[in-house]
Amino acid sequence: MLDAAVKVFSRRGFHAASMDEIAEDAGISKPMVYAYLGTKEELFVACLHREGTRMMQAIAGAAAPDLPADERLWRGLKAFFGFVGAHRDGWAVLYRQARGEQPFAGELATMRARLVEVVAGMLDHALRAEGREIAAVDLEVVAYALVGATESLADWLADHPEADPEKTATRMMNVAWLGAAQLLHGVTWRPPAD
Amino acid sequence: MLDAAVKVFSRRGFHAASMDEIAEDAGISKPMVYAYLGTKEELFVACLHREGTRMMQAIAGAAAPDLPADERLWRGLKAFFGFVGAHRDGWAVLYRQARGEQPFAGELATMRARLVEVVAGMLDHALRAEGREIAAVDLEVVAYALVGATESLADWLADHPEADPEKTATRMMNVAWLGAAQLLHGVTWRPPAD
DNA sequence: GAGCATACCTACTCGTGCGTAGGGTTACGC
DNA sequence: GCGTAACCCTACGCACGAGTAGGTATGCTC
Repeated sequence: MLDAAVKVFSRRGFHAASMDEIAEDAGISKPMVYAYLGTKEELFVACLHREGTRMMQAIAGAAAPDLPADERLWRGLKAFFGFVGAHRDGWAVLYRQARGEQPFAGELATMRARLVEVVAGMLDHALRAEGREIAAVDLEVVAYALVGATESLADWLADHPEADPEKTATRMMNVAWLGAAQLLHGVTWRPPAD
Repeated sequence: MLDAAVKVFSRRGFHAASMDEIAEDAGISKPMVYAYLGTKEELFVACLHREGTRMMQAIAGAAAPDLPADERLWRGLKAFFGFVGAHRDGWAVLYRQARGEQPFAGELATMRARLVEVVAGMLDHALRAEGREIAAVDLEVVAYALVGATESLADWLADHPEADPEKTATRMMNVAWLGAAQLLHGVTWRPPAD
C-alpha cells in the first residue's frame, strides 16, 4: 500500500498526486487509505520515513565504523548508490519533492544532518589519526559538500536508467576521496592574493 | 513586480503561493498580474528565467575563458556564492521549488546542463593541456558532482545568513579543486579488489 | 437462522484558489 | 458638458480534490 503511494507520489509529485489515484493504484478505495494511514500529509511522511529508514539502514549496514575511512566511505557510497539504483523512482521524487515542500523539508533536513554528521565524524576521525585538526564548521561544510555531490549524482543516476550504480560510486570516490585525502594530508587550497 | 512574485514564491512555495498574495504584495490587483504576465505557471517560469539569467551572467562575467582552470573555477565559484548570498531567498526557494515540480524541472535541468557543460569543458581543456584525456561520460559525471556539491553548499549558505559567501567559495575550492587537480595529474582512485 | 461486527464502497460536502466578466473612475477630445 | 477610451478594481464562476457520511456485503457467534 505504501508502495502504491510511493509510486504515485513519484510519478506525479506531492500536490498533483490525488488520493483517488493512490487508492486506485493500491487496489482499494479512498476511505481505506484514510483509515489506515490518515491524511495525505501523514501518508507522505510515512513514505518518506520508510524510504529514508531503508536507505539509512542500507548505508549503516555496509559502512562498519571500525574500518579505515576510505574503506568506509567506499562501502557507504556503494550501498547508497546501490539503494538509489534499486529504488529509482522512490528516491528521485520523494527526495526531490520533500526538498521543496516546507512541511517535509524538516524531516529531510534531519536525515541529511545525520548523514553529514556521519561523514564529518569520519573525516574528523581520520584527521585525528593523522595528528591534525580543523575547525568544526569547516568540517561540517566539507561534509555537506560531499553529501551534496553524492545526492546530485544520485539524481543523475535516477535519470539515467542504464547507468551502473557501482561505477557511479567509483566516480564519486574519485572526486570526493582524492580531494578529502589531500585535506587529510594537510594540503589546502588558498585564494590568490589578487 | 517580478520581485514581488519571487518574494512570495520563496516565502510560500509554488503551490501555497496565491496569486492574490502576489498581487497584493506587488501593490496591484490580480487581473493586472494576469494581464502583464499570464498564468501562474508562466509567472513562475518568468521568475525562474530572470533569476537564472542573472546568475549565469554573474558567473560568466567573472570566469573569463582565457584564464587558467583553477583561476576560472575560483572566480566562477566566488561569483556564484556571491550571487546566492545576495539573493538568498530568491535562490533558495525558486531553485528548491523548481527542482521538485515537474513542469519546471526541465527549465532548471537546462540551466544546470549549461553549467555542467561549462565545468566539463573546463576540466577537459585542463586535461588536454596536461596531455591527458578521459571518457566524456566520466567527465560529465565529475562535472555533475562538482556542480551538485556547489548547489548543496549554496543551500547551506542560504540557510546560514551569517555565513560569508567568499569563505564558502574557498571551502568549496578546497574540496573540489584539490580532488579535480589530482584527477588532472592522473591520480585516480580504484575500488579495492575484495 | 437472527443478531452483530468487521471490512469496504459509493457518493457526497465543502473549502480553496485560479482565472475572468463586468463595472467604476479618470483623462482627454470635441 | 458629453462621449469615449484606457486603465484598474471588486466580485464572481468554476473545477478540483481532500476528507466523510451512510449504506452494503461478508463472515462469525450463539
